[in-house]
Amino acid sequence: MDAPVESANELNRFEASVIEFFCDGVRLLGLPRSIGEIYGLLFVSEKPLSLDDLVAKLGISKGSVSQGLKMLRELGAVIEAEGEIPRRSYFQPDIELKRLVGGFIKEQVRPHLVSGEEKLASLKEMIKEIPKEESRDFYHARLERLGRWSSKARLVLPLLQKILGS
Amino acid sequence: MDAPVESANELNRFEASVIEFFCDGVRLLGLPRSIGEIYGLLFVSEKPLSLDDLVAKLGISKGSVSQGLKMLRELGAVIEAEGEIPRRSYFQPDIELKRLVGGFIKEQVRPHLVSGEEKLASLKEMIKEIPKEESRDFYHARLERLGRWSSKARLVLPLLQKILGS
DNA sequence: TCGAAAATTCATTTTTAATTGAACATACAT
DNA sequence: ATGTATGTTCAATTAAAAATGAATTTTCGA
Repeated sequence: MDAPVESANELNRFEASVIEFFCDGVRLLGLPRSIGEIYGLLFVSEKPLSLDDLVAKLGISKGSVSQGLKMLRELGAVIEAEGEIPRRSYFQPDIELKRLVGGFIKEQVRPHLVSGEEKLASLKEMIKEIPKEESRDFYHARLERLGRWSSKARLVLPLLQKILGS
Repeated sequence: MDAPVESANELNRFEASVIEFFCDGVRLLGLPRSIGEIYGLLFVSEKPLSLDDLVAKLGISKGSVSQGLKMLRELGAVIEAEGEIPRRSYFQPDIELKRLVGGFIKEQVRPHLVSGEEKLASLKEMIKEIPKEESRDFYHARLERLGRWSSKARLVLPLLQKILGS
C-alpha cells in the first residue's frame, strides 16, 4: 500500500500557475473565471477528471463546475472520456487551437453578429420615417458604414479559422 | 428666432436605437456600457459634441463621460475636433474599422499577449524543478502547445489588420 | 421498479466591475 | 494675479455578473 506522492485534492504550485494563466486568458474573452479554472486544470492533468475531481481540486462549488463543464462542452473545448469509476462522466480538454477558436466563434461570436445584423435591418427601416431629408442622408451613410463592418466580419471569421488550422 | 426642431438634450428614437446597438457591440469586447453609449452618440451625431453635450444627451455622469472619452481617445476611436464654443473640447468618432480594430488590438489585446508570454516563460522555468521525469515530459509538451498558440496569435493579428484595411 | 449515486437547476448570496458626484486641478480671459 | 469655466480624479455607491448549495431531476444497477 503506497502513499500517493501527491494528494488527489490539492493543487501543486505548477498546476496552480497554469490555471491562473488560463483564468487570465478567459477573462480576455469575457468568460467567467471558473471556466478558466476548469479548462486549466484539465489542461495540466494527465488523466481525464470527473466533476467531483474538479470540485475537490479547485475548491469551487459543484454548481459552478457543472455549469462550467456545460459551457465548455458547448464550446467544444472539453470532451467526454473514459475514467476509473464506471457510471461517472470524465472529461478531457480539446487542445486543438483550430477547434477552440472555431467553437468560440460559432457559440459566442456568430450569434452576436447575426443579432447585430437583424438590429441593423430594423434601424434601416426606422430611417424611412425620418422627415428631414438632410438627416436621413447622413443616417443612411452611417448605417451603410455599419453594414460594411458587418460584411468585413463575415469575411474575416472563416479566414481566421483557416489560418489557425494550418 | 426659430424653435429648434429637436431638443438639444434628448435622444430621439433612432439615436437611442443606434446607441443600444453599440452598447451590445462593446459588451462583446468586454468594455463598459458607457463606452458604447458615448461612441454610439458620436457616431449618430452630425456635428462634434462636447463633454457637456454627451452628459446632457446621454443622462450619465460627467465622471463616466470623462473617463469614457479618455479610453476612447486612447483606443483611437474618438478624435478631437472643432466646435461651436471656444475654449471647449469637442469630439467626433473615427469610423474607419481598420483603425478601430488596430487600436483595440494595440491597447487591449497585445498587452495581454505580452504578459501571457512572460508567464509562459516563468512556467517553463518551474518545470525544471519537477522531480518526476514522466510528469515533466507531459508538462513540457503542454507548455509547447501554449507556445504554439501564442505564435499563432502573433501571426494572425497583423494579418487581421491587413485584411480589414482593404 | 426501486434506490442510491451523479448531475443539474436556480433562487440566494457573494464578488466584481461600473457609475456617481463632490472635491480637486487646469487653463485661460480679463 | 484673480475668478470662472472646463475637465479630471477617486472614494463611496450602485449595478451586474458569477458562485454557491440545497432542492430537484436524471441515470442506471440490482
